[in-house]
Amino acid sequence: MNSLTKVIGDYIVTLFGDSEGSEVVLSRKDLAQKFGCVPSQINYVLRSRFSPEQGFLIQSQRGGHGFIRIMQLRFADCDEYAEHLEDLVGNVISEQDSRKLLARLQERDAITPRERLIAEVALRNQDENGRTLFDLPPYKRDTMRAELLKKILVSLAMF
Amino acid sequence: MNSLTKVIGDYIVTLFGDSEGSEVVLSRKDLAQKFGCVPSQINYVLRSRFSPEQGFLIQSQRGGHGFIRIMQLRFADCDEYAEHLEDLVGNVISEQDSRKLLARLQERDAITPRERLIAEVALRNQDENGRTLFDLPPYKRDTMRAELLKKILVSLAMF
DNA sequence: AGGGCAAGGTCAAAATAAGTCAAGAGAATT
DNA sequence: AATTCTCTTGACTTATTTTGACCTTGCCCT
Repeated sequence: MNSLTKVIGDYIVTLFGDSEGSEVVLSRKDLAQKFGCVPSQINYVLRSRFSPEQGFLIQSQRGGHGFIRIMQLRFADCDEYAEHLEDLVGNVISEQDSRKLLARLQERDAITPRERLIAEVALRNQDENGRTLFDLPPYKRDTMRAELLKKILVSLAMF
Repeated sequence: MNSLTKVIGDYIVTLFGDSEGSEVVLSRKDLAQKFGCVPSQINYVLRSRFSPEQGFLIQSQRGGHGFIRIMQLRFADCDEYAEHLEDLVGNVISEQDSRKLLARLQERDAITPRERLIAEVALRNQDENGRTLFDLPPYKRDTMRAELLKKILVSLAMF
């Protein structure tokens, strides 16, 4: 038994295939009509299947000529690599190791210097907040660091 | 289907491209005529797409020889650009606005889609932690979002 | 100088479309 | 059998665009 959510999700994925580009624009109202559901179900589909963490970016506009644009930044068949990255990071990672990992990825041209910079800024920011704002113990910070780093790397999931 | 507002906005952007300069002069009435809309729609286009926030300044004159002049702002160096970005973000920013800002920067090729993706993942991660782990009130999350976003954008501006 | 006409400006209502949230229903896991 | 996760639904909210009626400004002409 396929849930409607899965059906709609699959349908959207086929749209990517058809349109050669890595971007799809759709109307929430029309899609809902097409599948005979309430419009807000579309939001659920997007939330559960097309999140940034899953390598998609969504832009939308309300009002007249409203739209929902979904950009695909990674291909579905990189799960293996993504898993590898998750293993690489693990559940806990020190600040030093995270830096080393990012440096290595950059050297291999898996990420650009700018991308590495954003990642480092985000990690450092989280770390600082954890220390000064919430007074977290080092271990907690190491797990949170691992989570953020994994999310970032997996979302990119490059070859 | 594009909204008229977008069509007119895009048209004005092409005018900048054609005329090499960083300034464009036009007549509200003629433009409205060209696109078959009421003149006040032009004001809406200007307000929504060519605001100072978005890097444009507008001068206009009424009366017999009325005109509208749109000037594109330029930044002298990256410090100035960084400052502009900090102003754009402000001390507090909603999730929606942060996403819109990132989308706009990407559209203008100030950042790549992948860079935008990392930024969104980092912001969402912080938000989720704030909500579920630390139970922060919305306002606090809005300020923390602004801080992280500023750090990211400024770091890129310097690059 | 004063009046007329030719711009452009403002504001708000109507039309349109998307987002949020929470409650309830259904599936899957333990 | 209970719990937990996922999905469905709908009432309410927010945002954007379009349109038009009315206001302001400034040149030009008598």
